[in-house]
Amino acid sequence: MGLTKTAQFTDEEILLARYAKALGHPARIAILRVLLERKACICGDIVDELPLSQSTVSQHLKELKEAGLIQGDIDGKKVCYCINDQVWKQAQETLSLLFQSYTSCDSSCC
Amino acid sequence: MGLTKTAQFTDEEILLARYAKALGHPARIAILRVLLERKACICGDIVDELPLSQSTVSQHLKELKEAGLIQGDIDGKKVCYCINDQVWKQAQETLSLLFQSYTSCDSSCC
DNA sequence: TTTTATAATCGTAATTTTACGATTAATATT
DNA sequence: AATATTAATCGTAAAATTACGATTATAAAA
Repeated sequence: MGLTKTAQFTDEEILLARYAKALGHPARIAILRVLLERKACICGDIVDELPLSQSTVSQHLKELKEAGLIQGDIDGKKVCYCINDQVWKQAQETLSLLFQSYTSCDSSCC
Repeated sequence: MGLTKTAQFTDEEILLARYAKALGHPARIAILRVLLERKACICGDIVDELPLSQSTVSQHLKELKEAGLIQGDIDGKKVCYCINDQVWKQAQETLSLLFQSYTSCDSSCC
């Protein structure tokens, strides 16, 4: 069916999965790296950094935007992208907590 | 086309995306939570904790296994699942570094 | 005002994902 | 040995994802 049965899970599980899913493609990781390595926003020229067509990059940007991880403000004929400070920190925190909740198996394990 | 042009990205980008993608579904987050909240491995009874059919859960488990985040060892008629210590820590580290590489935009921003 | 440049959207196609019932394989249990 | 239990796999269907060329909308530049 391909449709995630979202109703059955907690809000936190859904949110966490949304952030992770947005990060779940090499192109989007690459896009974020470009946004991260410059300290300021990027106006345009993201496409030039990636081995994908303009429309495909635009689609990936849209997904990152929909997950909230980045924002894009219109600035003349270009669009100014940058990391969304709040959401980025929230994603960091939530994912961090998941990973930190792990403690090694005890001796009775596998 | 639906096929990720994986050749064009760095190994690290691909690895990072693979971990994130594995985390990119509420059911898989829920599965991991079950595995995380018990300190030991879980033999069976994962299906009972989730609002999905046995075959669907099995499929999600397979994806987590393929990403390396969990392991499942056969133990009689049950299968013993747990977090893969090494991979878990690697995923934590890699994702953590991505998030940490962010520094707020300077004043010339958007 | 016409042209150029930028980026979103549309249309399309192939692949992957999500989901489930049914079946299968393997091992306990009776 | 026959039966039950557990979990993977198979088959199938619907929806989502990935990708790109073409088109569109907007704004800057000529």
